[in-house]
Amino acid sequence: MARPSNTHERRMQIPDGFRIILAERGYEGATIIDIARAAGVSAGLLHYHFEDKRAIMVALVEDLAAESGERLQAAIAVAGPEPDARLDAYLASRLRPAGEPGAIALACWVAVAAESLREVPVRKAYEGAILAEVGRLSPLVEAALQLRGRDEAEAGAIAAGLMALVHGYFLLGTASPWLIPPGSAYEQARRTARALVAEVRPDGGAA
Amino acid sequence: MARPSNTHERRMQIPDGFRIILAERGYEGATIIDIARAAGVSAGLLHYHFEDKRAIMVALVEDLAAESGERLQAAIAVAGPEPDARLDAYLASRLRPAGEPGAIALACWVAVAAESLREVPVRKAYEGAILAEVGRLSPLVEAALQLRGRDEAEAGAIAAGLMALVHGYFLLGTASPWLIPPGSAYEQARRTARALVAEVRPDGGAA
Amino acid sequence: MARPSNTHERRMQIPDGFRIILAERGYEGATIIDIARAAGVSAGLLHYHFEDKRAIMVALVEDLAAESGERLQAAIAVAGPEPDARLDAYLASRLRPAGEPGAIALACWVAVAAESLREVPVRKAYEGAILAEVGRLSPLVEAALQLRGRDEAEAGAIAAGLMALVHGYFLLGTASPWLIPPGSAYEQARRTARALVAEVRPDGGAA
Amino acid sequence: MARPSNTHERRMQIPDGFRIILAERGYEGATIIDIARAAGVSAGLLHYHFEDKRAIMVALVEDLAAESGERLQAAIAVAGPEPDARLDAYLASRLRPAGEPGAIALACWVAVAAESLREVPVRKAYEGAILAEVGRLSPLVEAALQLRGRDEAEAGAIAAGLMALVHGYFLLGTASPWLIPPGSAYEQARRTARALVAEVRPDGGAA
DNA sequence: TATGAATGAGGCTTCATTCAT
DNA sequence: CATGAATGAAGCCTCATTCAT
Repeated sequence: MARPSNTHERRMQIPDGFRIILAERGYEGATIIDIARAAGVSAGLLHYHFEDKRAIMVALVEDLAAESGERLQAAIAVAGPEPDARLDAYLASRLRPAGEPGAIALACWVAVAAESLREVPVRKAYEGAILAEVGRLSPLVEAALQLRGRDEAEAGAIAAGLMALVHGYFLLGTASPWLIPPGSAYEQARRTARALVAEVRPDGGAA
Repeated sequence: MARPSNTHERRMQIPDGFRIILAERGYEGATIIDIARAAGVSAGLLHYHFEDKRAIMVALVEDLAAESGERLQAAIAVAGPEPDARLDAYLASRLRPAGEPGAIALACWVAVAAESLREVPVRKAYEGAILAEVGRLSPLVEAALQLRGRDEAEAGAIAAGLMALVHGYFLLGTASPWLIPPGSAYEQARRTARALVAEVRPDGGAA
Repeated sequence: MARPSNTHERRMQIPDGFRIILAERGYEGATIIDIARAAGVSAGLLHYHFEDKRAIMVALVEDLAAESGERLQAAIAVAGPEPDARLDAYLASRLRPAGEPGAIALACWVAVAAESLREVPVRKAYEGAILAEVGRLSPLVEAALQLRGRDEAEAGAIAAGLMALVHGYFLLGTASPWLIPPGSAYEQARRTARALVAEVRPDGGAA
Repeated sequence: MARPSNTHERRMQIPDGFRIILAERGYEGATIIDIARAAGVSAGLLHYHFEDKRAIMVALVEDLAAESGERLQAAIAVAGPEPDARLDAYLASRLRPAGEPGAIALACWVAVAAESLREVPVRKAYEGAILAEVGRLSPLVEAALQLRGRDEAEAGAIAAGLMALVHGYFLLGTASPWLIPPGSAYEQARRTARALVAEVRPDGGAA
């Protein structure tokens, strides 16, 4: 007689509504009522499924991170075994967002970063996402370095640098779209990645 | 007759208080009372000197941008005429913040970026700051390209890329300090800049 | 499932509380907390049911107008078909307020009038109420004129004049009760109405 | 060496500024800063010359009353000795306001009436003004009654009624200008006054 | 007399969260 | 599971009033 539980669907549905509001109004600007409406549920139900607003944020970060991972897997699979092509695939999966949803996810990351300054649980989730990303990116960088016979010790720093570049493009691209023409971010990031994995001499030349 | 106006000092003092609170609590987390206390004035006086909270934010962005410019000027003056040294000076002035104040300014930039997604006046101020920064950085990049006999047409994209890198480091460094060890951001950014201004062949090698 | 909506009752209850406070403290003097307390609800709930304080004022004007109409209908029904008796009934229903509630409504009308000078939505509501009142009064005046074989063209101006008289008594009676002894307003208004519907010659005599 | 006192001028100047603001924004809507600006002085000076905001209101009521009296004196002087003409002069001096200033004074009276519900000192001043007005109007009514050989005992009630009519026209005319076409108030009031001073029989006819 | 910076109380409103149904 | 009415704690902002100069 009990109605079948749909808790699982709700836990997907609510962060999905949240991300739309978060992208356009920021964390504080996103009211529970707004989120609930975007998710197609009532305000009360939000608190039935989530402890509080912050918990929705955390769930969203996890969703975003998972999506990121999946998108990367897919891109890499398509890219084939070439290390450089795989690196390109990473950058493309980040900097060539697939239309509206991509742009929303991007704005969400910025909001998440800002909120992570204030809320420990959000920071934890954000750090987890970044850690996972570094974990996925580092092997790609290592392979590219290996290809050129370079020491792989630098892979971590290079991976972190590439992520910084990517997130920086998120920031600037979102706040000042005119500064970063569409497509330009990807092209420039690709060139940067190539330059970094090529052996670079202190004088600015390359081997 | 009448108390001598100190309006000008207040307009400096209040954003100065604001930045401390903003850095540690974010825009929404920074209450008027907090800001006033940090600035050493009453809440009412904030609204005597500034239209509203947002206006303080805008004033802060302008202050931060002005400081950035000054710090860069100083760094460049010390660096001398060498193009590469000047580029290094730029990166150092951004990524080697001078202790506490530097870290605060950095967190402020992140908060500003996030807020600029929501508030048009903040976005305008932020865009102004970025534009000014690009204007300062581009000539440095051009000189470095010129030194190597390369086409200067790419200077804009490279400058934007470097700024993205810098702001990305702000973001990640603030949210996940452990990912970016102190000093590492600067070193890696320096290497990246060198790689970008060196002529890079599409195959990832260098001339 | 879900608590049964009592929104409708609240929309009655809140203006009912408001009128008490409005009468004794005026619009600005009536704080949201006061109003809420008088209505027996919380301050937050006021804004759940009404956009803002002004909206409560508007709702109150509508309530007052509706009551006025009903009281007039009742009075006329009792008065019977005689035109003069019906006119008297109108004046009595306005100028012989039924005790406390009547006095409160009267003070509210004064506050409404004053506020309508400043707030457009309040003015609209007030104008609507006045228009309705003129609509109800004019036919009574017409009938009285007809009875005496006079041109009904003047009915509008006479009705407006009677309303001005009534509202003027509201004003003076509220502000200076000693000037208008209880009952005196009605008696005098009745005489005035009689004089106006009787044919009056320019020299001040009557046909 | 002491600068000559201009206290007296200031005490005129400030209520004069106040009336403009009061007419367009109401009592609470009129801020000290607004009033000061309209009067061409500073906020501090306002409190040097007046105890508080209420005191300015009281002074304004007195000014308005004095003006009313003067305007009436002038109108009566012009009207000549005829009782009916003098009554007309009263009504004209009230209901045919001389352009902008007249309209402002009128709106002020409404604001004063509303405020007198809340503030005792304002009520006292308002009552004083009304008392003075009745004192000026009653003799005119008495003379008109005398002219017709009627008992003068009713003069008080008739005068009060005429004042109610006048103030009611203020109210309705200010709030709903379309209800009371320009000039119509005066014409109708004049007819009403004539009808009231003519002997009126209970049955609605006239002697 | 005169200024206008400064204060601080208090108002309106928003909003996360709870809870009766 | 679900709703949405209800609460109450803040938050931003306004403004009369004071006071140093």
